[in-house]
Amino acid sequence: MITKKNKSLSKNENLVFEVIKKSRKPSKAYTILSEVQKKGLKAPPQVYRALDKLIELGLVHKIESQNAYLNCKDVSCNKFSGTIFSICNQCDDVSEMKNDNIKKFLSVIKSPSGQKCETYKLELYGTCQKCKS
Amino acid sequence: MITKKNKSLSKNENLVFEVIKKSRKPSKAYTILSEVQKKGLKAPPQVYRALDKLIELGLVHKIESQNAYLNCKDVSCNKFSGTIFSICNQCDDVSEMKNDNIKKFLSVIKSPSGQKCETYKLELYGTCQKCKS
DNA sequence: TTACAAAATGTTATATTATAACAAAAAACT
DNA sequence: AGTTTTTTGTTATAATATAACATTTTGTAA
Repeated sequence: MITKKNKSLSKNENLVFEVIKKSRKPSKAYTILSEVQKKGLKAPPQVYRALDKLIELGLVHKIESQNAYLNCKDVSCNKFSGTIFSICNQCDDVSEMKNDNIKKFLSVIKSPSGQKCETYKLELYGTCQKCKS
Repeated sequence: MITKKNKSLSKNENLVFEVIKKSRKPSKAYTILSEVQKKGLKAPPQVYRALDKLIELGLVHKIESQNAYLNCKDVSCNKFSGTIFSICNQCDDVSEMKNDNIKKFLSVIKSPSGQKCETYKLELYGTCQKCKS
């Protein structure tokens, strides 16, 4: 089985990945940039290139509604995997969920026009425990 | 039952809505702007304000992965409704789906941290019939 | 019908997110 | 060593979105 662990990262990819991993919350591209500037990187394309690669490897997911990037802890995840995120309306906290039932459910779905679902992004919005209390 | 039909739109909201309705594909904000400029509107905020309102009313949904806006034909849809879109990887075609099973399924889901799902956005990616042939 | 409040519009400027295009350096390969 | 591929560096600019404030229009109630 091929996992993302088999690929070793380049210098810039590592720098960007380290920033994302350190944060429990999704990181914004320009926040990442300002972090890695301390390590010598200068410009947006260096960050976005690294992000593209990390996403392709399944090490990082993009949270579309936030334009932000989150570390993925699931080693079996790659760019073809579907993703599920639980997002708090109030504090914007995001956590990735695994749910095999949803996965199974979605993998057999077809759109009315007959399109089969190859992959998916699901964002679930609610209020987290912390914000409720 | 309260539906979005009960609210009448302002002039700018109507202009923006007309542009979105005319298009089978999701419309980009600045494409909308260039259309409504013919009708006298000048600046981005006028478009984004209208979009916000239309989204709130459930007349329009934002396709997050495309930063684009699509007309919703379901009169019962509002800003609290979950949405499901089937998106073609190749031609970026988008169609909205209704699927009560998914809906039911998601409405009872809780994240590991105990967050209940109030609403959701689901994007399903695949290759549409047209692009397959 | 006038006065007040609320909603909608207009306007300028700027913030935020992302990519194009090309040059140079480093690494991998033969 | 020479060649190809990958990675990095760099400048500029495109694309998306909002802040802040002024003005106009509309709704409402005295």
